[in-house]
Amino acid sequence: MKIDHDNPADLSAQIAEAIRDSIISGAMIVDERLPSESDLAEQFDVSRSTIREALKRLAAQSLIRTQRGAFGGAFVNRLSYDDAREQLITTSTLLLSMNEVSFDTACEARFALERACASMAVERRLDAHLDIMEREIARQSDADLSDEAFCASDVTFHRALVDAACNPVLSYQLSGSIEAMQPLMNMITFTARSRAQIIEIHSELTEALRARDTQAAKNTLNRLESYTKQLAHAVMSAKSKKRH
Amino acid sequence: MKIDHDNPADLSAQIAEAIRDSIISGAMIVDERLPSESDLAEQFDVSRSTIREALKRLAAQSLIRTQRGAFGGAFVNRLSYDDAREQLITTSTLLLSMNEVSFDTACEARFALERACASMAVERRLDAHLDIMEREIARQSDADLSDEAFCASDVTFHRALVDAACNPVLSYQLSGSIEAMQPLMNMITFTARSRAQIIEIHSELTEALRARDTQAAKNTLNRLESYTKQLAHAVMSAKSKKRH
DNA sequence: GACTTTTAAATGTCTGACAAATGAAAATTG
DNA sequence: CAATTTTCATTTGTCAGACATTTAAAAGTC
Repeated sequence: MKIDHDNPADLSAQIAEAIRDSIISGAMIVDERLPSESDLAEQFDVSRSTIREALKRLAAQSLIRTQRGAFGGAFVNRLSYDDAREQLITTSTLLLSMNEVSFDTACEARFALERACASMAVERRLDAHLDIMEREIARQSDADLSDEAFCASDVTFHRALVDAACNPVLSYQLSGSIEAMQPLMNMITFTARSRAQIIEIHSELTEALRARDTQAAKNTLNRLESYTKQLAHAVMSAKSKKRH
Repeated sequence: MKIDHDNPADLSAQIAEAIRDSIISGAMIVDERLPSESDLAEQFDVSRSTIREALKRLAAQSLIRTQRGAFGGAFVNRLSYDDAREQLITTSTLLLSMNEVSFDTACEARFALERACASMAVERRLDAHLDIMEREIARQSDADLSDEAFCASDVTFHRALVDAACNPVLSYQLSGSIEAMQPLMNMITFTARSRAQIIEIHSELTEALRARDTQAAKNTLNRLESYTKQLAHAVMSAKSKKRH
């Protein structure tokens, strides 16, 4: 394990990459302990601060976890679905907010993926999934609910739909995509009228899943996609009118 | 900007989170310069090393970039599609390798997503996409191609299919999913016979896209999914036989 | 044997220093 | 005056050494 001191790139970045490669390649396995910071400093022939910066980079990606005390140290971390989802959400949210992605593009991607889940969910959904969806529909029907809480409930509803496909990899990918869109959805102020419409579509979707009717589920999702886009367009044109 | 020195969590983690929140919330915009490390140290009332560890955490997530020299410093980074994809691939690859996800589960998720792209790709594909797909089919037909190169070409082929949907958000999500599966695909040693079969399916898929035939495209993807699973099962049972 | 104390090892934090890069400003030169 | 070179202040990158804190094993005690 040697590092190029003449490389213009940061030493800590090079070291982080070297360790990351060992982990990804499988040379280091889950829960294996890395050498202590002092040992690593000696091995790579750099100072302890540099090693620490490298380790912090890896920790930020949930590749390692650290523990203080004797017999503590840095350990290769098992990346959980929740950690992975968390990172996916951060990345996707930033990507959407920083790259002038149009609402329609994001919306289209989201519903394309969600429709892919729908046909699997129709076959595999359990009663537990339907229960969650109905619970959220009930919550959404509360007129006192704030817009933020309405959106949060919407996320929970759709996450249940995705989970109903009973494929954890799909759940991980999709829930990231759905949650990343929440900031965009929050721009839309939901009127009483639009809430009623969305709740109706949610109910229809739940019933399609209950009846295991693939086509109905897809049609309903199409309707929701159009309606969501329509709402967004209304908000945008109202905003641009205000500006004039 | 104050930090709780009594919090058991690392100071650098707390500080990184505080800065990350400013970026995600939009309080700091793209290309905006953060205060210098010394200034941040003073603001948060910690040492410069602690600040540096926090900044390295953010750099590892491509949230900031740093530049040396006068008028250098740390700047909020615009997260590009490529950076985002890179992170998604790392995360997904680790998730699959560390969590005993079955080949079938990963495969199922991948093709579910890819089918979602197919119907959009049928409508929007350009000739350029078909050209790439045909080029890769030609490459795959070369008998001298190594298994690794065959897999790499396979990834390029499917990425072209995904890109044909002409939705960058979808491309970002899907190419991550597809590339993350490559280590699993590499386990399969492709015989001449299975290569011929896959190439045939690829050709069929390209033709379906050319003819803008949605149903044919979906059916072909289903066939590829079954065949991929079948190959993987053959490899696994061969391996377990060897062990006995 | 059960409990307490000690101790060694490791990470977390701080301080102070110097190297290297870099762009602006000042000085120099034609 | 214009172009070039030099100087210089600022900022990140790296290092060395110190001390605080945490932790679990080991030793000691009853």
